[in-house]
Amino acid sequence: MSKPNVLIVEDDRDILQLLTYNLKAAGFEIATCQDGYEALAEVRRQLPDIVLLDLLLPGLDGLEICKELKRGQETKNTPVIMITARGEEVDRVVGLELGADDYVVKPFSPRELILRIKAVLRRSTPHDAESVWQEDGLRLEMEAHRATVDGDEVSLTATEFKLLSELVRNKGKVQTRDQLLDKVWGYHFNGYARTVDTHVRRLRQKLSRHADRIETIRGVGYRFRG
Amino acid sequence: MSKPNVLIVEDDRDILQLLTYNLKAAGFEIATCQDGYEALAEVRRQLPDIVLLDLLLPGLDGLEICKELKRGQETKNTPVIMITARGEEVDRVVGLELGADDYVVKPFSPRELILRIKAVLRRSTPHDAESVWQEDGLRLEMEAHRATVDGDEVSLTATEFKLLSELVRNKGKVQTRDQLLDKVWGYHFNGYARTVDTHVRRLRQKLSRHADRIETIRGVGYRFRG
DNA sequence: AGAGATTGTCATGTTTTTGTAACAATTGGG
DNA sequence: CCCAATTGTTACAAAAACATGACAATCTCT
Repeated sequence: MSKPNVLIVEDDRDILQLLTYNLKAAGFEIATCQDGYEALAEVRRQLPDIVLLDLLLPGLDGLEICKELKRGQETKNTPVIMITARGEEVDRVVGLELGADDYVVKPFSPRELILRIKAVLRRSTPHDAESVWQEDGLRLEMEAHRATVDGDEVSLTATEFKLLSELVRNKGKVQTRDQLLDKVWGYHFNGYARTVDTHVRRLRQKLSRHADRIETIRGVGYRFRG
Repeated sequence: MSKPNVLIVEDDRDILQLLTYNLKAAGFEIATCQDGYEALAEVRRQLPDIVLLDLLLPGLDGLEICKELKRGQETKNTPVIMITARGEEVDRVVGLELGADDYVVKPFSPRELILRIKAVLRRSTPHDAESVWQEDGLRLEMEAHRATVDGDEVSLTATEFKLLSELVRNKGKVQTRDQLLDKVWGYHFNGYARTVDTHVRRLRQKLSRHADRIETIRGVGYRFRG
């Protein structure tokens, strides 16, 4: 990715200007908007690489926008960084119930923000490889978010798809449950490592004939057969 | 790595206690200190696997410690996670000029911290030097966690794989049973040294033609023939 | 609001792994 | 050659790791 497109949604003109200036200097392509409803439309139109979203906005607020984005097929994988003021309910934002990938608290330094943007982009851009992967009757279309087995579509849930992608992407390598949790569920997931097992099981079930391509490496983790 | 050693440098006793409790529960080995100068000495003495560093400290502050650590030959690769309060100059911390690998902002949830620690550890743990080792028909693929003999995969259990890796890594050198127990089973294993024998036997069995490459040095231990 | 889908957790059952013990075989020194 | 120490073999029970099915909570879409 040469110049990542960043959409900034922020109603405070000063902050907006500050951000625009600094992010441009840091090598990002910037688009802005100052209103919640407008924001949704803009994201869908531009499909930016990342969205900076103020929590408090005229029109729809950041939470709603975020939820809405994560709901849409096209925009669900667009990473979002929330901008919150001190004392706002950070917990809910971060909980990932809302799907935000990270957040910063005002007042923040541009530098910190830039680092976070880069980090989020790094994490969420394994989509660099082939957007379509295929092998022996199993096919993954990353962008379409679709999987087919011998031509027949299998409907995977969002989590299942991510998990399978992650396994496939590291085809032939074992990944521990913790690693998978990090990559698929994200940092803010506070749960049980065995959750991975359950999802692997569901995946195998749906993959039918290819079930055994997800190999269990006892005492270590899972590996996609290469 | 069985139990990663974490050194916590934090002057607030409450936070220190909270961290100690939670990290121990998460399976880390914990050491603590509450003063900047002391911290430097402790890191150099213990060479922990990771350091949690409060930004504001009596004595040297976190930034200075971090810089100093990154300067030292022995400590330059020790990952550091900064603990900062909101509103502190986070940018300078993360700027990586200082070498911190990540940071958390108070108040943070122990769970998130643990996940970050694990992520940093994973990133900074060099993947076992050579990730593929091969010699005369015997092949070890570390990342895939796979072993093959003359092209045929032999299924090793997690312990067997670790043991073989350890032997191969120190190819040509004898290792006592105790040494092997430490490295493969971990320090906290309190069992019988003869356990190693059994595993060596199982390994030999599975290695078939290469069985005798694991040599018994009577009265001392085992050695992988080089 | 409500049906259906999704997701994380848990309890249970099954298989694999692992440590140990008992015994056999081997080794090396005297 | 014999003995004692050490190691190899085998078998087994306990523990660990995993698969599976069920369930409740939550989310989604109508």
